Amino acid sequence: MVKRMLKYEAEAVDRVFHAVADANRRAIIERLTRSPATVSELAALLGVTVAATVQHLRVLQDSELVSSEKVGRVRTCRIDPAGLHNAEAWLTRQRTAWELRLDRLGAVLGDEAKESGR
Amino acid sequence: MVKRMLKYEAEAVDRVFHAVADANRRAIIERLTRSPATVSELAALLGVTVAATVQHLRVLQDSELVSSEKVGRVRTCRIDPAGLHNAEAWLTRQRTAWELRLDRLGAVLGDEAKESGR
DNA sequence: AAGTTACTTAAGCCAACACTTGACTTTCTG
DNA sequence: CAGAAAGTCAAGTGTTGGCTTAAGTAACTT
Repeated sequence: MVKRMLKYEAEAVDRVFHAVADANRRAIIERLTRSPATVSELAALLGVTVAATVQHLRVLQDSELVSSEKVGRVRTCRIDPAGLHNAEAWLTRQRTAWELRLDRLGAVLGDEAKESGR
Repeated sequence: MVKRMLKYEAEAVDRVFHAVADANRRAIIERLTRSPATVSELAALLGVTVAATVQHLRVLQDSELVSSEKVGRVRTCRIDPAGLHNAEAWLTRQRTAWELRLDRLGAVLGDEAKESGR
């Protein structure tokens, strides 16, 4: 049961990271963070065809990062924060574990610690 | 100049998200979070060939998520937290912006707000 | 009604990916 | 020294990804 939950989570994490690994899809997210936009507007922003944009939007919607609603003939897209949770949780979980470990093993990884800015 | 910096950052973000979008690479990260491991150990964990594992490790090293050192004939891999910064910064930046916007536009997105758990 | 706009869907193209196998190189071990 | 162990490198294979063009459909506009 826990296993099953984790599997589902893994798939969600897969989808979100994959969605966000593409520069054009990140550009869409950044644009929608400012305000909702239509499909054509997003296509113009990316400099690709509307068809390509629709495909990106499908990926973003499947990972619950974007939602959209069609009224009349124009589809308006907006951010849907739901999808971010899993990915962010995973990142944070790893980073927290790393930092704990790094604190404890400071000496072992001391080489890096010497380079101040890193 | 700012533009150039952002471009570099975009490429780094690209690499990290792509690295982390693969379930096997995430499994490597999770394993290394507990302790360093050899290439063979990681291969056994994933159930793929050593060659495939080496390829994953190259991706992880290019995105500065993992570092490794070879002593004798065995290569020991460990976590390198450097690569996480850009990706995490991007995620946090977006999420923060979304939340601000969601607070302001609560009424517009009210449908979702009504569904308590989301 | 005819044309334009906004999107949708399907098909195909080419590059990138995740693997594999097989041929090495290097480093231990008996 | 012979052989096993640990990893490296190169080539090949099947799949997926991002993009295009082309052919729709539905909703405005004139």
